[in-house]
Amino acid sequence: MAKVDFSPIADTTRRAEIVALLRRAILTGQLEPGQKLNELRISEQMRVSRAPLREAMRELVQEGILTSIPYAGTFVVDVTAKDIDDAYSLNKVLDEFAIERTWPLRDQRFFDELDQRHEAVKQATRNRDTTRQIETALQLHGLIYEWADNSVLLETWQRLTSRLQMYFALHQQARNEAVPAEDVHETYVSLLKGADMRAAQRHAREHIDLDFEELLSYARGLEQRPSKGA
Amino acid sequence: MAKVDFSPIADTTRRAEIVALLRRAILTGQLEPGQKLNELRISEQMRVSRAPLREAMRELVQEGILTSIPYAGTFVVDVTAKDIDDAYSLNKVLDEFAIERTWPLRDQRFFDELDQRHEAVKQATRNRDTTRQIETALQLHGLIYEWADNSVLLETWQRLTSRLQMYFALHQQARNEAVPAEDVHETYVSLLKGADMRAAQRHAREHIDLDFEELLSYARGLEQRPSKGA
DNA sequence: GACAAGCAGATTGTCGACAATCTAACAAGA
DNA sequence: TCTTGTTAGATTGTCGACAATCTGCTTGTC
Repeated sequence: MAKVDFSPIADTTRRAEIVALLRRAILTGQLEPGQKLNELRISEQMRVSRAPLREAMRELVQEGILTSIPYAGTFVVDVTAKDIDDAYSLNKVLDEFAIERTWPLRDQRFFDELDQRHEAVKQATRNRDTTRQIETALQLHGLIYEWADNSVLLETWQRLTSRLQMYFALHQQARNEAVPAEDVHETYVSLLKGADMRAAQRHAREHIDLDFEELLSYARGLEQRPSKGA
Repeated sequence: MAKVDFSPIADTTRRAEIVALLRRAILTGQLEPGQKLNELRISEQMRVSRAPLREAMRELVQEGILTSIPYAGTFVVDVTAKDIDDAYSLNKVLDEFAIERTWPLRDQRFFDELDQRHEAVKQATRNRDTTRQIETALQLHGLIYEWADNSVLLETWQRLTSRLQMYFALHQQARNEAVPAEDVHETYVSLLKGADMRAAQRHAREHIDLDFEELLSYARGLEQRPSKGA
């Protein structure tokens, strides 16, 4: 018998595809915070009935990127400065934990994957593809979570990530300028390859603070304005 | 005008009630891990159509206590020893963080609420109501999360709690014996009232370890047997 | 002019029926 | 005997229509 590793085939239900479409639209900022999602309109655009659409929306509500008010509608979550602050402060704690757990499990495959994801970020940066850059940067950062061998931790981080990605996308969209050309992840990657775990943890915490300050000031600006409706 | 604090009225949709019913059935162990949920049967029992039931199930899937396989069915999540281990190790980290954040925010209202929840646990213990005891103990523990003023942290903990409650319920059900009559929370409460934050963090960590060891050995026992189907 | 009542219109929540898919049992052939 | 093809039954996924609810406007009254 041939030794082939078959991966599970794709979940091919309309619901799953709708979830993916909506999530992407939200995380890239195509759907703005506070915006209402009209079920009839969306279902007609996607050429599906409202049943699978509504089920998909329920999932995204639970995922924390939509919010629902009975008989009023389902909306993209509003982004407050406090939300960002909360997410980031928790992220610091989780980062430390993830690095601690991943540390003894690092092997050649880990380093290879690390380089690969780092390369993906650099390529997106070269191509000036900001959306993809955010995506790849978060994937690079997510490796320590995937490697930590703790399913609950990973799940928690993925939920956090959704929001962070949304925040970053909004930020990028708002300032509407080219992303930093220099590679800010260089040190992070090399520290993860090194021998000093504390140093890696410290850097993760400080590196995060950098982007964070900028993001926060942006969010504080949003605070003043009313959120945009449908 | 009278100064009354009106709380928001109940979300009166079938879906919300179904979610509550199902969640309770799962967390109290009435629905066993691995068991399949037959949509038609449940919808007939509840006298609702499958639409709101399915939407409710989608929410619980995302909440992490159900799992769904397209065209095959929706099942109560299986409990593995590793899951429990993962949840607990993350819980320790979160506890430390929550205590740190709550610490400077403690006030009279906090202490009152602490006593009140502590009292609820003691009463449930006196009444030999194991289900209620688990519920109240987790609510007592949850106070530091509610007080930490970090919505993302609170949300994360609530997700974790669902599982923990499920694990504890299974455990209680399995050993089918009276719960410890002595009050293990006494020290925890007094430490939270005290002045030594580190001591409170340390105790939270160690107190958790106690129950944990027992729970883990129970879960390891489950590991061997196949999960029960519908 | 201010305000309450009532009436469309639009939107969400729910229902019952149909289509797509899976499972298990059985038959046919190598 | 083992494998493969077929079929019937059950269950999940999806659809279109109806009911319940909300929102904004209009109307009438003071």
